[in-house]
Amino acid sequence: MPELPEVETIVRELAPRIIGRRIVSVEVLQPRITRHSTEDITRVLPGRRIENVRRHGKFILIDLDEGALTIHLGMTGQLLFDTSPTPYTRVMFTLDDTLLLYDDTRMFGAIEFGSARVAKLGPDALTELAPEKLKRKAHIKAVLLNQSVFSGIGNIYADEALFRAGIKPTARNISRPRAKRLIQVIDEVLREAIDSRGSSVSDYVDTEGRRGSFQNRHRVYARENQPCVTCGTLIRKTVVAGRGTHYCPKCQIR
DNA sequence: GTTGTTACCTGTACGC
DNA sequence: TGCGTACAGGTAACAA
Repeated sequence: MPELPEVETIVRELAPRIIGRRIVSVEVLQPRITRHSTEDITRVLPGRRIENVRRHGKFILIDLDEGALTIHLGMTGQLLFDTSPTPYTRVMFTLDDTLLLYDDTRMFGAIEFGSARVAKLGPDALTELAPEKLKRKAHIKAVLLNQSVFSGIGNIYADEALFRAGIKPTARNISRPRAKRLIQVIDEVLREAIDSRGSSVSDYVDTEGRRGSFQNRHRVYARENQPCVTCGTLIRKTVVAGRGTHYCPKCQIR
């Protein structure tokens, strides 16, 4: 599932291959993917030149000579160059001399003209974050997943960061020192994951079809009933904020 | 405004 | 082998 490190990896690969290119045509095979778009992308995109590619949270922003295109990969979205369409190919972009496919089995992803949804997001999780924003009544895990607090953290990195910070996922109203520590480890985890080209726990691959390797360095995520790397206590799995949540009952306290 | 729950969606794993 | 069911989790919409 693409979170900030996976999206960052994809953006770094996209940039040299699409910046400066012109969009020749767009074919939407699954209209659901463009459900958020106020414009028909098959009509407004052809002829436009790609000027930049960037990321905010889990969103990919493609700046055009006029307007912008926003792509969210959802759970299973993939951007792939010059491959044959599959039954899960939802949108096909023909650039000058390149074919870029958007594949998405579960169709949680979305492609839209403009950046309206990005404007509603909190600051990117790799920027300097304010500890006081974490002081809320909700479970800290839910706060981390709330993209309007700050954007880019999903289920994997929320669990990994809370473990490294020694904070139980169900903690509420965390103190300022603990919030500062949490922000520090979020930065650390995200940067390590980017260095490993992200985590491939389900079907995440980059634009060349390669898998990331950070899943080999997960300390709690998907490690239920395995010994904690720090204390040996068995990692537990529960549900917090409606999501599978992994934690060490000894290392992570309120 | 904040918090919590549910729906969307389909491949995979599992039990029978 | 084949079937039914639970589960995975991104955001949006809704209820409290």
